[in-house]
Amino acid sequence: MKPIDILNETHLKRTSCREGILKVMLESNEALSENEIRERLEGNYDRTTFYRSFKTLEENHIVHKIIIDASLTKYALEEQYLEIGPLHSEKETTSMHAHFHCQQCNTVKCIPLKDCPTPVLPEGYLIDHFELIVKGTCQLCNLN
Amino acid sequence: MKPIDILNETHLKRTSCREGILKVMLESNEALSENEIRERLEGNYDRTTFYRSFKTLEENHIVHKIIIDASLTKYALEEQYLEIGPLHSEKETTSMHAHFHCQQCNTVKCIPLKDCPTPVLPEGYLIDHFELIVKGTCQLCNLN
DNA sequence: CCTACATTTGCATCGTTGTTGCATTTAAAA
DNA sequence: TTTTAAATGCAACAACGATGCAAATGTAGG
Repeated sequence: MKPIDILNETHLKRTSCREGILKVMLESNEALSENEIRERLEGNYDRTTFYRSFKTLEENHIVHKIIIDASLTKYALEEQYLEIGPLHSEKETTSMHAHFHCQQCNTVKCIPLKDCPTPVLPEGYLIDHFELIVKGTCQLCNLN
Repeated sequence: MKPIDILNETHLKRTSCREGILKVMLESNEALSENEIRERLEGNYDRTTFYRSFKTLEENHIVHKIIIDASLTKYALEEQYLEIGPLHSEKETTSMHAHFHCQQCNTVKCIPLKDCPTPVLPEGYLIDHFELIVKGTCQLCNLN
């Protein structure tokens, strides 16, 4: 899937900022921070434009924000827009994924979970959804 | 357990700011934001002092920070220092707890989890620990 | 293809959160 | 009580993110 297709599909205007962000994200197989995206982007955009673009993409369920801690926020494409990457090649239809944060190389990846039981909470709590953040060492860092 | 006891036990100086923060947190059965704590606090402290106090309490494993999203950070006492609250009365020795965020009243609570399986990740990932954030409606809001 | 209109962008400005350096004050050990 | 290491308050700074407004741009309709 290409940036333009995604924007058309969601009835968003195809502006160069949005296209650029999506292009960078489609080429990456991990979640990226605002700065990581900006570095790989061709054009130069105002911070405001950048934030507004993310907001729009988020509201239209194209990307989602992953907050690891106060100083580490990353963005990832929604699963349906991912095309490549070894982790997603099996085309499973998992509704649930974890956010894996490698404490060594500081990368964040969405990891599809095969069987993830809904946590059991005490009586009276109504669960809308849950988020799972896993911290540790990624495959690449484990090899070294 | 009293604020002073906690500070003595961890060999921290008993300053009025630390004592105040711990007093407020011991009296609450939910996680509190910086502002919520400041409002309930008697003295008036500089923001810097406040942040440094939290940092010290965190480093000494007395409280932990819970980041729900970019504009909602709360602090909770470590389980061992909690004394009251219906949710903790059973004195289970759970190593794992979820952070429940009520989307209606915006409160955050630590919920002990009875059986929480470690998520299964693809080959090569080494898990240090994981965090579970559950969003939904709390007991109190469900009654209304 | 051109026009009109709604949307998006860039800029200036503001607010919040959190950090750092430094001089002063305070807690606690001697 | 004295000493000293730690904590505090203040000023300044940096990063993140939001808002209002004028200018630029994308797109639908003719």
